[in-house]
Order: sequence, then structure tokens, then C-alpha cells
Amino acid sequence: MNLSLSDQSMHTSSEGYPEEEKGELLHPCFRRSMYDDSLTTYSNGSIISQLLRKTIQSKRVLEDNLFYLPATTVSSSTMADSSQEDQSSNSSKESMVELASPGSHPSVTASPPADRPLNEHHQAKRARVENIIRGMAGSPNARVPGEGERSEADGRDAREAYRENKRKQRLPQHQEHSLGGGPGVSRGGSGSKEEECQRLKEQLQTMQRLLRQLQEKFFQVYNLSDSEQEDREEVGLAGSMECEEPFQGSDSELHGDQDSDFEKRTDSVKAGRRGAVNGGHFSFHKEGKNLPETLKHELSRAVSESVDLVFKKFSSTLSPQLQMGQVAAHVNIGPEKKTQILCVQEQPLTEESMKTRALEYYESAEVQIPEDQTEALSLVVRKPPLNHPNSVNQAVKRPYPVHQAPFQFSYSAPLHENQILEHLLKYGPHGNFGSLPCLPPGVDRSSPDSVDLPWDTLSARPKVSSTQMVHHARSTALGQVAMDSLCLPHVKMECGDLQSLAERNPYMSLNISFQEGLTPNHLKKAKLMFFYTRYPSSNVLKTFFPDVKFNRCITSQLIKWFSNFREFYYIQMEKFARQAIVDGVNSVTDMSVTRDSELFRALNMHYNKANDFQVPDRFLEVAEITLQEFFNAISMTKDTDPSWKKAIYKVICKLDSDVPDEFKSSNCV
DNA sequence: TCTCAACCTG
DNA sequence: CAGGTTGAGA
Repeated sequence: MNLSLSDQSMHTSSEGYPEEEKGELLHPCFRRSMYDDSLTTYSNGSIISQLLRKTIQSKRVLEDNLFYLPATTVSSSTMADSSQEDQSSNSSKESMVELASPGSHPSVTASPPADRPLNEHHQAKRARVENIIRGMAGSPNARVPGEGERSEADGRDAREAYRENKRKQRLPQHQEHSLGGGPGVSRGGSGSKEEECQRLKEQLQTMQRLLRQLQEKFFQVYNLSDSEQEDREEVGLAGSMECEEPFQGSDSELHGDQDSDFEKRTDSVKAGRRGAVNGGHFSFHKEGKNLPETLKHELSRAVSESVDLVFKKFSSTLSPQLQMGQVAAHVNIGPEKKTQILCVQEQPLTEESMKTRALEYYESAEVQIPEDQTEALSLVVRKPPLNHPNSVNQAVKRPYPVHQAPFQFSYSAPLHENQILEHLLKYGPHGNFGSLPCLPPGVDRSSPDSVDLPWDTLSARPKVSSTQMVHHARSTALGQVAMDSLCLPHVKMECGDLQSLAERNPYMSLNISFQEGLTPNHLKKAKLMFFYTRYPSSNVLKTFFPDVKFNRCITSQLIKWFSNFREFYYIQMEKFARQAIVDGVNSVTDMSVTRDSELFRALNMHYNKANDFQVPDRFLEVAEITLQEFFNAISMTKDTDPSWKKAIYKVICKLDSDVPDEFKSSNCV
């Protein structure tokens, strides 16, 4: 996954753009935040006028379609997909709601308004109103907090001009509504209603014309053919900024395949438009008692919605290009790769895609989540090797505390009780072996037993581990009735009376968390204890494994462990003794064991594989004695006796030392 | 007869 | 490392 790509797309869709792109494509003005009425405080109608004056084309159908514009824009105002729904469209909707007076019957936009004013008188007045609009002074804009102060092209200025225009024209509405006063136009303070009505009509016409020109400017900027425009006009969207064809067309050109989500969005847009059309909020037939107000509303709303749509369409159409260029610049690839990247970028920001991107972001960033993360199963991470060479090394280890587990969350995955309980059991009740004072600095003390045992690798674990878990589960089942449901199903049970119990409890693996059973860390601890005692008594075992709930099985297992330790130990002794004899060693005094001895390395590798434990000198002495005993016996050919080792065992068993009290701690390893 | 440790095997 | 066997010792 390309983090930068995803990240970039998410950011560029709402924030900064390269300077040149901004200036050329007018994109900044389409940023969501720019629609915020409350944040964009000034406007400049003259900028719109400037923009419009630059319009080269003058469509012959302009006048004919003038009054289709508001209707179509009203209908298309609902086209904004959810991802781009913004305050601008909301404001439009507000206007629509305000207009939906009880007396207004729904109008079908297919029928042109009856009072379509196309006479020259209105044309003249329209020009006058245009001058008024053009003369609306613009003041320095208060920038939206957080937005860049970079130079932004006229696109933004045009947008702000539009916004200010809208704001100014909507203001009287609010005043009226808030004050409950009668109709009135704040600007001009004209006399009769008829005059005001007429003036507002003219103003509306003018604005519609201007918007039409703005449309044309839009089409012109993006090289939309006349046929495309006409097509749009022919389908009754002449006045609307709705233009799916270029929208899709540009997409297709850029990245061939139409994203299914995109198509869905388009469909929803169409549906929304149809619904709005059927709703028919806008109508010039509303010649009720409050016509001036109605016209005022219409003017305001038409301008708002139309320009909203223009900008939205701008944004929808152009942002992919912009993003594509930006991505290409970021990843520094050739243009031939742009299509591919664009496919990634152009995915509509549906809820799912947003989730996906967010997920990718967090995954790639390895964002770590706090302790409320309980999606345990997916968080298990391979454990580094443990301190001993046996199969326990293959267990997994959680490198983080649970509250720092790597973040791979699923939006849809609910927290399962068992998962929560699993974490609770694993990390809650027992600290386990966290620190051992006798251990030198740098010793790995970060692997509590309960954590070592994996959830997802049990089946792959070697036999020993499974067996340990069996014992563990068994002991737990005996001692923790409340946790009977926490059993390991796939581990062979050694004790028949508990096997059935385990088989009946699918969550037996959770027993791992309990220290009543023997864990890999217990094994590690036992091996370290072997440096002190080769023949530990049951009492010693119970004393030094206080966190183990002892029973017959556990005790036997521990005894067996030490038996195995001794076995290995004596095998090594005999092997090295014989080797020494083969090598021609004549004197037993030459048989010494030091930390540099190969024998010691072998033993240390077996009992202290991680070499994180300082082997006591006494063990070296005992090992040396043992080696000498074997040397002497072999030298004297006592090994011909089948029980020749028993004498050696009898000697060695007396050499046990006391295990340090530090081992009594349940978390010393 | 039972327990334990060594031994053997996997 | 564990399971099974064996033989010594109590």
C-alpha cells in the first residue's frame, strides 16, 4: 500500500494544492471549507463580472433558457453526493425550504414560466442590475483559519465573490424572518411592491444570465464542446450546471474504467435530481401576495444553487486531474503512470472508501491504539526466540504490551466477549516473570509467560508446548471452575478426566493466561534452576514455582523436566569425558570446566540459550566434578558395569546448592 | 506393591 | 521434551 498516495489523496481533496495547479484550475475555491458562509465574509461581485466579461461565447439559446436555470439548478442542487454535501448546498436547501410555502403548488419544470420576461424593457433593466451587482464592492477577505495564505487564483476570488453575493442577497431574508417584518429589500429601499417586484425580477434575470455565462465559462475552460452543452440543454438542464457527460467523460479519458462506486454515485445524483424536479420547489408561478419576497428568494437561491453547482462540478471534475498531477509530482513518476495513480485517487470518497483509506493509513503508519483495543487475535506478532533452544522458542511473543499492540482494526468487527476476556486473562491477574534481580542488565524480562503462548500458533507449536498447555489447562480446569469454559480444544489431554472437559470447552486456550499451569517461562526458569539443583525435591519445586497450581500432573511434569535436564547433563559429561580420553588426556586434573570450555558452552546453550543468565560458579565446579567422575570411571573401565553411572549420580546429587530466593518470585524470568 | 529415576524411543 | 519401560529400593 502506498501510504503517501492514500494520504495525499485524502489531504489534497480538502486542503492544499500546488501553486500552479491552484492558479490554473481554480480549484482552491472548490474546497469544502470555502463554502462556509460563516468563514467567508467578503465578496466581490465585480470579480464575477470580470470573469463573465471574459466569456467569449455567447450562446444564442441563452435568453431562451434563462428561466430554466433556477428550476434545473434547484433540482440539481440535490445532486451533490454525500461526500461533497457541504454547507453551500445546505444553504441552498435552506432557501428551498424557506420557499416551500404552503400555498405554493409544485411546479413541473418542464413547463416554462408564464411570466417569462424577455422584453427589451427587462433587458435594459437587467443591464442596470448587472451594473449594480458589478458595483458591489469587495473588501479584503478574512481568510479561513487554517487555510493557506498562498496566492490563490481568481477561481477562489470568483467563489468568494459569489458567496458574498449570496450572503448579501440572503441577508434580507433572514432579517425578514427573524424580525417577522413584511417584505422588504434591504438594498435600495424602493417604494411600492410592484416596483420592487419588477426590480427583483430583473435582478433575477440578470443573475441568471450571469450564471449562464459562468456556465459557459466553465465549459469553455474545460474545452467542452458546444454539442455537449447543447446536449445538456436539450435534456432540460440547459440552465443547470449539471453536466454528467463531461464529468464522466473526463473520468473515462483519464482512467478508462468507470468505478462502480462512481457510477453508483452518479446514479444517486440522477435520482436526487429527479426527485428534486418532482418536488418542484421553484416556480415563477408563485405570484402570491408576497411576490417580491418570493422573487427575492428565488434570486438568492438561484444564484446560490447555480453557483454551488458550478463549483461542485468544478470540484468533481477537476479535482481528479489536480490530484493526479499532484500525485504524479509527489511520486515522481512519468505521465504513463498517471492513469494508474488516478485510479487510486479517483475512487469516490464513499464511506467505505474512506474507511479503507483510513485503515490503510493507520496500518501503514503502524498507528498504535490505546488499551481499549481488544481485537486480540489479529494482533499477535511473531515472538523473537526465547532463551532456550527447545521448541518453546517457536512460540510467539507479543512485542508490545497490549496497550501498544500494532493497530490492525476492523471497523466492522465488534469486540467479542471472549476476546476481551482473553486479554483480561492474559494480562490482568498475573504479572508473571517480569524482572529477576539476579539477572544482569539487558536480560530479556519482557516476556511474561502468559504472553508467550500464542493464540494463533498453537497448532504449529511443537509437542512440548502443547503438552505444557495440556498440563496448564488441566490444572486450570481443576482449580478454576469459573474458567471451565476456557479450555484448549485441540490439545491432546494427558489426563483422561480432564480431556473431556477440555473437549467440551472450546476456549480452553485461554487458560494459557493462568499461571497454575506450566508455561515456557516456567520451563525456562526450571532450566536456570538446574544450574543450582540437579535433584530438586518436590518442596523445592513448590517453593520456587509459587504461581503454579500444583497437582500430580504438574509435579510429575516438573520432575520429568529435571530428569530430562539431568539426562542431557550426564550425556554431555560422558561424551566429553570419553572425548578427553580419546584425545589422550591422562590426568583427571586436566579435566576442568570453565566458561570457555566447550562443555560449558553446550550446557549453557541448553539451559541458558539466550545467555541472559549469569551461570553461578558453583555450577562450573559441579560440572567439573561430574566430568572428572565420568573420566575416572571410564578410565578405570567401570563403564562395563551396566549400573556404573549410579555411583556418579550418587555423588552429584549431593552437590546441589540452594536456589536463590530470587527464583521464588513468580516473575523472575 | 508402590515410587522413583534411568533409560529408551519418538 | 514427553511417553513408556525397567529395575532398584522402600
